[in-house]
Amino acid sequence: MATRRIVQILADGQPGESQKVCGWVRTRRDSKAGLSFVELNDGSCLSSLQLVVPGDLDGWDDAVGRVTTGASLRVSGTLKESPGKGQRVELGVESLEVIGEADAESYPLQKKRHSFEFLREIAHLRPRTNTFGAIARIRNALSAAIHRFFQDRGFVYVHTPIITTSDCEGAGEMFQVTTLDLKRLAQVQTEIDYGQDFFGRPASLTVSGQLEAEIYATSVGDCYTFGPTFRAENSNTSRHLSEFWMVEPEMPFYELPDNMELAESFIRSITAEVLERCGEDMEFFNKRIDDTVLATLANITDNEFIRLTYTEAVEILEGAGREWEYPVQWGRDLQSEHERFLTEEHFGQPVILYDYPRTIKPFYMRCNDDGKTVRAMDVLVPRVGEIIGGSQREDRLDVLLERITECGMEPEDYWWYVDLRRYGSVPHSGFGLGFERMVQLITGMSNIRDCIPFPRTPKSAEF
RNA sequence: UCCCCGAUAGCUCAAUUGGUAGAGCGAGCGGCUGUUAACCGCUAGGUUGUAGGUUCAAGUCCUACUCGGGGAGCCA
Repeated sequence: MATRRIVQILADGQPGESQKVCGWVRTRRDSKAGLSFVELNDGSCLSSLQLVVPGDLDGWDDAVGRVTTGASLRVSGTLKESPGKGQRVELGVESLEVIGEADAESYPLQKKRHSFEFLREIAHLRPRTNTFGAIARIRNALSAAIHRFFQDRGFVYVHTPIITTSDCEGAGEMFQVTTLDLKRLAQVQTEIDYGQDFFGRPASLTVSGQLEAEIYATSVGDCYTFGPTFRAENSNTSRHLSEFWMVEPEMPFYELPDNMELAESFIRSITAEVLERCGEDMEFFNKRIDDTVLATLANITDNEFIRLTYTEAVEILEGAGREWEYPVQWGRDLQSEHERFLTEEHFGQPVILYDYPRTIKPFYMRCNDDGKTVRAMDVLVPRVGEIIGGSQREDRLDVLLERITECGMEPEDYWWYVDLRRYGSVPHSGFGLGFERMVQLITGMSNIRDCIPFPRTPKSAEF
């Protein structure tokens, strides 16, 4: 008899059917009258299967003490309609094997609520909890939805490099990659000769696949990357990770309005798909984690995003009639408090801001004719803040060269990037979505460290 | 990196002006029950984050460090 996943049994198992299942014990409740109830979970869904073990089952007297929270079991029996409340069917156990024991004294997961801080310290066991099992399934469904969204539209999935030698991609501190013996070099105290290093020059982990994605956008057409990204910033917040996953589409012949259109339908579409595919898990998040999360997501799928320019946003903020901790002034970057006010209070829904001052944005964004702004856009959502950052790219050779110099960088370091403007240049655009921030938005989890299986943050890289 | 707060039993937290360390949950044992956040009783469990200092006496006061939380900056 083949083993079945619990999600299938709970969905369509019929009384009278013989079933074999494997999984991990969540709880056991004994009835000395001759029964034991065991909640068995196999991770296929949030719900557990209730096992009903008759007290006279062969070998049960010996096994019962080992059927503790966390132990793994293989059982077979007959499905029955459940006379109790809380489940449609239950499994009347006819044979039971304890595969792996879990010592009740030392097993860290107890039959009670744990804090997320504690569970983070046992990241190897936390996916066995309701919350982290659900997050794992949401991440999976969200990944699939992202690929489906782009694949349905003919986008090509491009694998951009993890290791890069562009030492300034414009997005912050980078992790150095080296095979040099730093311990020995420190002892001899010599000047470091990168010619001796693995790549013959300094190398780092990527902070963005955008520049390489532009190469493929201007050859195979609409494309996207979806991979790990690394930032060595000393950021200690609930919205930052040192290693995270980023989705970066890049489209030729797209101007900024096309880019905003795609970003909006992207967010709304993947949100709707996860809501549809992960109903039970989403009910759980709404009940146990954040009772506004389903309403927030419905607001996203049902309404068009607000669009306004940076300049209009500044006017709204100046006229808001409140004291800002940081003053609002055209030409300065908007602060967290400003962005939150716009998306959470003033509009109460996602907002796309565009046309930012060129002085606060990177070199590759296309300059507007006013000479003061660039075609940048940020998508802001309630609670999480900036979830997407993107722009139309500067496609004019002379302007790009000017901007590289203006930003204090060397055009020669970007010779291949500049070449894209020298040969067959086209207007093009793209954006980046922080995958874990999207998971945060969907689940209502307040800390991004709980939205990725093994979080890497400053001073923290266990597991 | 900056500001504020915290670290006490396996977990979540108490402990008056400095005076011998407590509860709930979990665990073990027993009782009861088609149970489902099960219920009732008993028992065990602690170098109070680390290193110094003040004091007759420190969980409590002081200093530094480590880690965690909230906020900020940087960003996705």
